[in-house]
Amino acid sequence: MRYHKIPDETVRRLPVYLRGAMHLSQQGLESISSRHLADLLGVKPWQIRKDFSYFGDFGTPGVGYHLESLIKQINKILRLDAGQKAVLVGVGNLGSALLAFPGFGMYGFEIAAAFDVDKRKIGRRRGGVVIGDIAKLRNLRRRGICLGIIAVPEDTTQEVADTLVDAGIKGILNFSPRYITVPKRVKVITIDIAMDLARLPYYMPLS
Amino acid sequence: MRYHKIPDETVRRLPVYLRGAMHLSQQGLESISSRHLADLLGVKPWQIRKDFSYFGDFGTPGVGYHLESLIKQINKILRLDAGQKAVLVGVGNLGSALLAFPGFGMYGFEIAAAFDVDKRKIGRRRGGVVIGDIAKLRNLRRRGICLGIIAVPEDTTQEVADTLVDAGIKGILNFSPRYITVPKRVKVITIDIAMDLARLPYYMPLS
DNA sequence: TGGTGATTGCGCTCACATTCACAGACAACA
DNA sequence: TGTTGTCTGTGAATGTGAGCGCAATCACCA
Repeated sequence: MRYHKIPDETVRRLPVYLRGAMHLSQQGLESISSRHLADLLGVKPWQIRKDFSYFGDFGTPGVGYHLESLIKQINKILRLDAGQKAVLVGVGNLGSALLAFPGFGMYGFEIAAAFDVDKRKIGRRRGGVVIGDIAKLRNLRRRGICLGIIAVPEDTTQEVADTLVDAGIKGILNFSPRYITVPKRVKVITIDIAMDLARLPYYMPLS
Repeated sequence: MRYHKIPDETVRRLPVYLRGAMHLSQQGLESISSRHLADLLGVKPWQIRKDFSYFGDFGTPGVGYHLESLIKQINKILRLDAGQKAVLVGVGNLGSALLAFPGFGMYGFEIAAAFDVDKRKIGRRRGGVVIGDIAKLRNLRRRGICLGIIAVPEDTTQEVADTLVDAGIKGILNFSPRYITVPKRVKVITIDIAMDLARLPYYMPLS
């Protein structure tokens, strides 16, 4: 299957596997079988094997997957080995939480810049970066920043997205519930917290 | 198709449609066609029509969907019409942002209680609720709280989940990256912010 | 009341993803 | 070195959702 197109769902699961692998590696383990990794992550073993099989031979029959090389491989596939830099736009409640969020580091991410419209926030230091004026958001390309995180109110989302695209951003993580239009070359992933909560009651037993 | 099982993907999209419908309704519109709604939300028209067709006749040929009744119907399907109450566990950076988050209200959600382990936070008021001691998290059932939101550090997630289940919670929105084990009757939706960001570089053009 | 234009509802088909089962590969050990 | 048990890799089967086209339906208007 080495020459197939990788299913989107597989790509979506790769970070899950990566996290599990790093977790086990930190505990001093050398290798892990698909069955044990599956138990840890709450997925099925054959799902893991199938997913990995798209990229070639990761594992050793009779033993399992060597954690160190597995981590290295997934990092390479997801292009996390380069140490991606991100820019945050909107330092409100959510934005501040994201700046303080420790989880980005484990994937090699760094929030290298933050911007806001609020004059009172501009110039202040928050989570290691100085908040800049959103009007001066430019030349991110020169600083090697390719990712944008949008955490602004709903009505300015599109405007911010346009600015980010102009500044050379190639991928956007959008926390605003509004659909944004960008050139096809730019990938957008939207996280809508309220919407995820909204489908929870549907699945809950009636009483 | 009225007697079919509803696809999960359709349920996932219903909140999107609901938000779009509410947005348009607030602008004074009466009806919307699938084509226009699709343009607004960035989906395909036939996707909307198919999704709605699972639930019976929502629309009127030649006109479109009547917004007011559409909103009422989706709210009923997702059981949002009852006004769901949620409990937040973990009032750190993310938890605080969630308490201040205005987006829950539009779906009829209310964060009716918040808990933390930190003695310094307990007793304080944050976003309209008094932060309680997590050790005393009980009898949520009596207060009509069915939803739990977990925003605690990774290593205490399972413990908190168990506590919530014991307290009668029927659905959990989990912001921790760890897989949690719960009885089958409890529905868990996990939002892993770092993981969503982690698959972004894969899709970005190489240069 | 009958014609017209717009839009829905839905069966059909295709593409993609999950699940399964098993051949082949490897480690361990006698 | 032969044997045994374990685990991977993957083709084939099954399940699920997206895409599409069109008949049926309705508002509108002369």
